Formats: sequence, C-alpha cells, structure tokens
Amino acid sequence: MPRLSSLPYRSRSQQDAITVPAIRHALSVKREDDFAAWYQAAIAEGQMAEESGVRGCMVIKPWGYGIWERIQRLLDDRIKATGHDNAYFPLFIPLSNFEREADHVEGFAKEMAVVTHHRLIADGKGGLIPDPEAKLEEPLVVRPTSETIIGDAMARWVQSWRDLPLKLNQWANVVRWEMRTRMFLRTSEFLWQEGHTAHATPEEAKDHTLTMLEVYRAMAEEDLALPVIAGEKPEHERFPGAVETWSIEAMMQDGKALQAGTSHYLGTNFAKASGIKYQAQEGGEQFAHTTSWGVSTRLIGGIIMTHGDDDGLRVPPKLAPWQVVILPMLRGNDDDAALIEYCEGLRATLAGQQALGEPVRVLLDTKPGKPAQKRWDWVRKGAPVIVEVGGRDMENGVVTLIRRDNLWDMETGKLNSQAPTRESAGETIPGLLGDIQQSLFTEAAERRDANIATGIDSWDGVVEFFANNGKYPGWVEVQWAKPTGDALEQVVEKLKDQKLTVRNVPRDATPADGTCIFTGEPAVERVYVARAY
RNA sequence: CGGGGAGUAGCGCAGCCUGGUAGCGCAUCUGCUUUGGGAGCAGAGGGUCGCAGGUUCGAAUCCUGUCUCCCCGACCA
Repeated sequence: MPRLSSLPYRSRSQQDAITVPAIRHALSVKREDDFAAWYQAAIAEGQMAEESGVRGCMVIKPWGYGIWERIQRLLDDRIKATGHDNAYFPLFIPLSNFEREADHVEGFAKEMAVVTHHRLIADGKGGLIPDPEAKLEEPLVVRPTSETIIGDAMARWVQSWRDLPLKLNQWANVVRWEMRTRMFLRTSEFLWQEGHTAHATPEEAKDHTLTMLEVYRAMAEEDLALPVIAGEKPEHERFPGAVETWSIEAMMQDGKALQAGTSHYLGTNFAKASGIKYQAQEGGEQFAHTTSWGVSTRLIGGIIMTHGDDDGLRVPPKLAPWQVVILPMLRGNDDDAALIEYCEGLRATLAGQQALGEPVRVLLDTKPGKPAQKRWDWVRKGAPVIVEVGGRDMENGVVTLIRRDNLWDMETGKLNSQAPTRESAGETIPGLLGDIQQSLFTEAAERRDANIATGIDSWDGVVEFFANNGKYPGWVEVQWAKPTGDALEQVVEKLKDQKLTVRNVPRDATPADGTCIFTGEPAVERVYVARAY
C-alpha cells in the first residue's frame, strides 16, 4: 500500500510552511482542523451565498452567481456545439404526468414539493391560509427533474425517423425535498442544466450518453480546473428509470468523492411512459431511445472544496467574474486622482487583451475603504490576480502583483508579491491567467493521484486503508466481480458499515486482472471506493 | 425523519442556572493622529434577545409549540 500523507497539506511548499512562523490567514478556520466549518466559512467570507430562512434554500450572492454565470456560458457553448437547442419547460408538472414511469416515481416520490391550492384567504386571526374552496382538481408537483414533462413534449414532436435525433437542453431550477442540506452541495432548490435527447437506436443513444459525459469531463477539467474520473455508476446508484448512469467524480481536499455530473441512457423506459414513438424508415412504429444529463450549482461546492485554501476561495481564471482586480492605495488626498489615472492605464490595457480565449475581465476597484481591508476581501473571494498600486509604485512606473494561487512566501511567511513595470504587467497578466488556470488543475490532479491507493486486493485491506490513513484518507481502486441483485446488496451493506460507497467504474481503466475483493471470484472490472458527499 | 447542539447588533460571543427592562470584541460612522499598508486614540450609531403562545407585577432568562442552522444517523440523480 502506498504511504500517503494526509490531505489537505499535500504539496511540498505547504509542508514547509509548518516550519515558518505563523501566517495570519484570512479565514479563522483551517481546512485541517474542521473541514466542514472551513467550507462554511469559505462560502460566507468569500461572499458566495447565505442562508435564506427557508429550509435548504440559499441566497446566491453576486460573486457566487457570477461564477455560476461563467459556468453557464462556457457549458452552454459546449452544449450548443454538440448540436443541442435550449428550450424551457414548466416548473409545475401535473401529478398524472409524473406518475407514468414506475422507477422514476419510486426514486423521487419521497422528496417532492406538491402544489395543492391556488388561492389564500384570511384565517380571521390576521394570517393567511390556503382557501379550501381553491383546491386544485389535480395537484401539481414542482419538478425534481423534467424527464416526464419533456417526454410529454417529445411525444408530440417526434412522429417520424426524420424528427430524430431530437436534442434539447434547458437551464432551470429544480426542487428536491432533501432531509439534510449543505450549501451548494445539496440544497432543496438548486440551479442546473438538464439535457434531454431522443434517438432512433439504442446504439446512437448510448453513444450520445458518452458524448455528453465527455463534454462534462472536458468542462470540469478545462474550465473548472477540476480533475474528474469519468465512469459508469454501479447498478444500485443508477438514476431512477435509467438503464445506464455515468458520472464524473472529483476528489475534494478532505479525500471525499463528489459526484459532479451525470449522464444517463434511459433506454425506452421514458419513451414508453410518455409515448415517444416514431415511424421508422423501414416502416413500422418504434419507441425512441432517450438520454438525459445534468450538472448543477453543486459544481460550485466542488470548486470551493477543490481549490479553496486557508485564505478562502481560489477561483479558476476561466470562472472568475473578475480575473484581475486593481486596487489603488487611495489616501484620500490630492494624489488619488493621478493614482487612479495610472491604474486606469493598466485596466484599459488589460481589458483590450485576450486571456484563455476571451477578453480579460479586469476591475479597477475604487470603492472607498481601507486598501488593506479591500485586498483581503478579494483574497477571500479568490480573485486570481490582485494588483496593488501605491504612490511609490506610480513614481517608479511599477505595480505590486499578487497571485492568489501562490499567496505566501513560505521562506518569510509574508505575502508573495512581484513588482513588474506597469507595461510589463499589461503584457504578462493575460498569460499569467493561463498559468494560474493550469496550476490549479495540476495541483488538484497531483493531490488526487497521490491519494488514490491501487493494489489493495482484499476487503480487509480496504478497511485497514480507511482506518489507518489519517483524517482524510482518499480513495481506493479495487477490482470486483460486478455483483448484481442480492450479492450486490450484501456488498453495499458491507461498504455502508465503513461509510463507503462505490463511486464509478472508470471508462478508461486497464482491464481487471485479479480477484474480486468481496467474493474472491475472478474480477471483471476496476471500481473506485470512497467516502462521498 | 430519529438523536444531539445552537439561534442575543453585520460577524464572533457573554448574560439564562439564581426573572428586574441588554453587554463585550471585531466591523460600521465622526474627529484627530498615522501612512508601502489586515493602524492608534477619542467619541458615536446600531438589537421588539428566531417566531408565537403561556406563567408572572415584570421574561433574553422559566414553560409549551413552531421555524431555521450545525453535527451524527437514516435518506439522497
């Protein structure tokens, strides 16, 4: 078994930090001490979101929503590029429509919000109650996902083989009445994208399921700097009503797995439930084969727990609403105007350039306030590059530049800063943004790879790994015989006792060559086992 | 949904046991000082103590209910 040091203090430079005089970090809680509390502090201090007063629902603040808008834009481009059109379907689904697919009902029935009345009346005590006279003939459910209502539309829109494939996507909110919620990771209402397609053949539909899985992998790794493992979910983790469920799985800094996106091949289950039929080219009526796939605001939780550090968020440049924040050290005197003008020169230069394929998003922050306070606010929010400019910088024709991904000088315990000339900063910052995007990915990928144990060939070995590998143990890759039915249930129970789950069967894994750690039979595939969110 | 903990100023908390009408630190505002930087001094503003009932002359404090958050469990594309 490889010897693994505990997360999140993985990198060499961070380990060295232990010998340096105490650094005054921007957050009061450290990842190492209490990861859950750190996560909440990072969200609050990073101005991402706050509680709303409604169970499981959150207010996403401008900085957090700005990151979601960036994800939307980048992913929407990828979805359009793979031939999908956006549409919008209703929030409310008639109960009878929702009832049609049996597994789907079983999967979601216990977490539904139901609308039963359409009017309120005074209760005579100064309050309001649903008007008993205004009870809906048929209750409406708030969508937990839209397979059934989109299936209903597809049944109308698909008549002929010429109507296929039908490739739709919608950006929407959905509601699932969760028992236990966590900001971004599991909220009762969340924002997401759900793609729905119909195809003539199972081959084409399965192929498309994998196409979208690959879109998610690329989006996660290239845009979010989130290394993921794409693979198939085991039978018991399938989406209700799906024939195959695939996922991308990411490792958080506490070693837990986060399912970051899913893509489902639905067979003809929903086509049969909704009546999505077409006249085949060779004659005869056929059911379409459908797919669905989605990613949600949960991705933001993944970004926080992957890139965040003890000073708050570190937002990958591709996602940062502002990639560069210029902070003039305003003194409230006559010199300020010249300083702002000097900064504006850099702002205009950068705004006219491209980084990572788009115009640089640069903010000249002239909001009143103490410069140092403003700096730490942007550190906590995770702006990739912070440029501070004081009077002496201006005299010398330079600026003071801080990279959020490399904040501290570990030798001295002080902030790491460079002092390029203003002209040089204008030229190098676009490239620097690309470097930061890459360095965040590399750091996360190295951390993940260092914390996946391979070669464990027994159940006892797995138990030992999770028992003896510190607070943040990571994942194990093991081989199994892909049990089904009762045999699978026994395995799931065994895992549950250790708080473990099977994550997925990696798509690009080398073939199994050993024995199943659960049954001792010849293994058929490799799976990842981990604690999970 | 079960067990535990918690809701008092923007944030973090004390006060609650032993009811008498709210306090500390940070933040905010004003003034002065300071000025390569997460400042110092002085003064000031801000809270129907989660909400609703009850007990009481009087409730942040005691009782009941309820909402929300956190942790553990069950559940969870």
